[in-house]
Amino acid sequence: MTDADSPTPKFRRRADARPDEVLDAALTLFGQKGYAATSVAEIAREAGISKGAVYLYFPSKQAILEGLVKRAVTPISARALEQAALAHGDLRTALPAILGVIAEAMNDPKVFAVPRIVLHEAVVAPEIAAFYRDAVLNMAMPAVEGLIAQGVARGELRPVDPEMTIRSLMGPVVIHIILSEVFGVTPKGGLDLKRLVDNHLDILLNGLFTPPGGDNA
Amino acid sequence: MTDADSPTPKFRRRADARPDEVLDAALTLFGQKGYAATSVAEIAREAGISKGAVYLYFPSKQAILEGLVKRAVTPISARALEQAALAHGDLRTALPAILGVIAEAMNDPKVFAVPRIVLHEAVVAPEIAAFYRDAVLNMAMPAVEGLIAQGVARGELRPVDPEMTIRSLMGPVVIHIILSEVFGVTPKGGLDLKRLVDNHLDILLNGLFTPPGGDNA
Amino acid sequence: MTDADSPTPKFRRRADARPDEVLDAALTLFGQKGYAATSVAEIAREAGISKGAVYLYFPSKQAILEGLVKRAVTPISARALEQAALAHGDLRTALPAILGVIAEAMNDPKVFAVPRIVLHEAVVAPEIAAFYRDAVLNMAMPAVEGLIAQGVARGELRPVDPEMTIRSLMGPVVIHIILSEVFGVTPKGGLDLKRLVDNHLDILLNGLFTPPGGDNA
Amino acid sequence: MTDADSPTPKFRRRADARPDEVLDAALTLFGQKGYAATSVAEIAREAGISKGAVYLYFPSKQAILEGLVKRAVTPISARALEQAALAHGDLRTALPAILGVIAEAMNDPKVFAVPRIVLHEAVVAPEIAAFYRDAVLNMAMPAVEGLIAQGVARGELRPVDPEMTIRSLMGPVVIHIILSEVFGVTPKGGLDLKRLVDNHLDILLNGLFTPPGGDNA
DNA sequence: CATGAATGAGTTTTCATTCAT
DNA sequence: TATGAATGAAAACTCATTCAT
Repeated sequence: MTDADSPTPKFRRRADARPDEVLDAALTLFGQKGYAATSVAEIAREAGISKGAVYLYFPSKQAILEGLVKRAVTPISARALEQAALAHGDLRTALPAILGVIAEAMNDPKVFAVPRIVLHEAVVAPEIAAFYRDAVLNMAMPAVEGLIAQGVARGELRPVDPEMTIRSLMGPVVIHIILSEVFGVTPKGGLDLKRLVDNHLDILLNGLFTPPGGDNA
Repeated sequence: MTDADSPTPKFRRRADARPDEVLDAALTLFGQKGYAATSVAEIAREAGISKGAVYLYFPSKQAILEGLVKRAVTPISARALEQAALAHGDLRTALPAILGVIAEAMNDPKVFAVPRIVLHEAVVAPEIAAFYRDAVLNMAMPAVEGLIAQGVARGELRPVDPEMTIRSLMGPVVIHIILSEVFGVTPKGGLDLKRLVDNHLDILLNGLFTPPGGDNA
Repeated sequence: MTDADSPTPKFRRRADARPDEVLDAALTLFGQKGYAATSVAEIAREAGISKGAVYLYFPSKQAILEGLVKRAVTPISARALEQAALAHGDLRTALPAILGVIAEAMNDPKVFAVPRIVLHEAVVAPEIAAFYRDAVLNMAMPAVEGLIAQGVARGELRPVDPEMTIRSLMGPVVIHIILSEVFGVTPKGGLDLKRLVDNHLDILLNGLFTPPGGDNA
Repeated sequence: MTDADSPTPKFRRRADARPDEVLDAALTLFGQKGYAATSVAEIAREAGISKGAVYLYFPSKQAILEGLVKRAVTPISARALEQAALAHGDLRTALPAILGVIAEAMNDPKVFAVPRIVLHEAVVAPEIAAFYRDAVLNMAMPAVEGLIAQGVARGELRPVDPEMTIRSLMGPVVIHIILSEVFGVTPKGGLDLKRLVDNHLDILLNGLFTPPGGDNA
């Protein structure tokens, strides 16, 4: 189009929003078809711009993936730190809260899409996995581990190993999502996250086995 | 490579183990670089045969992937069913045994490679995921769920939800492996599966929290 | 070629005639070596573009073949219908005219190439043959058959079978071309189409045999 | 019969018949799918022998094609020459006989298969076409042309051009078969060769047009 | 003689990236 | 800035031919 010198462009060149639109498009498509099976042309089409324009904002297809992870990751680790800082004292209410927040977040496909893509591309692009590890896992996990360690120190928790316990805490939620999203193994009644979290918390609080002596809450 | 110094025989004869050699090569490469990034030519080279020969045994690249999963899957589901049948009565010893066996199995990269690849290709080849679901998950999970349900009925376990509880049981092991294998998040001291399982079992047996009235060790 | 001596422009710009250039190249090569023996790479080279560019205009090699037939076919059936409509009344002049036009057209290798290719690919790509049949034969033949039927009705022609007579009309021209183009059986004196048509018309007008009574024109 | 001294082996090693079986298989498959689309493996399978065995009798795939043509061609040209020699004097009965024989022969798919294949492969293997030309066309056509020339000399035929007239004679039959076999253009009532030949002969004998002075039915 | 496993060149097709406009 | 035509380097797959057995 040669409409270069049009005065008062009714349609602004929203140049600044462009990269985000590209990322939105990529998120959708990578989530649907995977990174390898998504072409740059499709991303461009989905974003409503030309193929060439994509390369104005990202030097390569892989850079889009990195940008995607980067964008998704920043707020997450921030929130995780907040929550950890928030919780002092009562882990009996803090842990359920944390677990609930995480479960609900992961339940949003838009949010789950990023770790899923990272999981997907980790083998082929280890730097993506490394980045995710550094930006998310290594930020959020120590925070929760600290909470657990404090709980142990305070005597609120039994003398468990914090570094392992976080896996006992989070693992069930993660595997529940993976089973459903990746393998289509959904419980009868649907992916009922509350049901999972409630049952899991029940076990964490009261143990799995019936106490020898006998009467639970 | 294990190539003996045979005088370059242009035609080696059917080892009859050929398909398995192709699968071994594919397992290695898929595990290293992912399915999409591995070319049939590379598989052939790794297997020590020509590109064309691969197509003598597998009609397509995807068929190699399927063969891989099939080969890995058959013994696993068989063993899982055995173990479940074996365990009657004392879940206090059966569950730790099952968890230990699974953890140890997953710890072998040769074994973990297949679920990892499946996880990887699930998005792009849902029939692989479906096959794995049908051949492994839907075989093994109900068996363990049955065990849990029996334990509840017998009063050995607290009245938990078996379908959710299996996730509380297995999730920590799975995430521990994923964290390490995929993201390189390994605890100080290495991927110590015994440490994880022991801590997890401790929580399952005794709960996470200090009992209200009580004094634990 | 019409390549100007431009200083090796890596990217020539869309001539907009590109698809036609590809078809021209394909026509030449298919005619020379047949469809199966012509690679897309060769077509691209002949057209002066890259292999990939061919796929910008045609989704597959077969689509090129189809495009070729389509392009050649449209004007032909149109012209045939015109001519049929034109001729009323005097078949003694109309038939020679039609035959002459067809013979001359077929004599142009550019025109004959397409039916030849179709003949060639009919076995392996029946939809090509079907398309040609629907677009050319089923359009043109009924028109001529109608002419013949009218001639019979009007008493201008003897009571012949129009559907068979069109074969007596056209067959000699077609076989003359095939003999020459395909088998290299050319009469002494060259492929003299006028000589063929004149002799054929002579037979049609006067019969092959000497009339019983005796004296011809 | 030279098979005199075979000691009646119940299972003869029909080694001599093998090449013919290969040719039979090839004839079937080439006719069905074309030369290019038929693999040597398929020919071997159809012939009931191994791929390698094919190469015991024919040095290459193309040699099979040549063998096919050679085998089909020899008897044809022989018969044509016989018939031409047979006919002296009365062309009014000889020509219809010849036309009838040829039409009937071509109507047998087994017989038509070879010229069809030749037509098909002529572009890509001109030596096949050349061979067919030399062995069939250049043998049979001059014979018939001679007949025509004699007829003219004798005054039985009008003073036509023999070399062109053979095309007027045969063309309609050939095109009738091609239209039906290749393009699926079959007259209502089926490929009725007698109907075609009768109509064609009627035209040859009596002309197409109503005689000027005359009174036809 | 006969087999069929093995080869590897060659084919079609895709797509990340470039660059003239 | 923005476009999208053009590139060309792979990749999956086929198959005529060879040769150890």
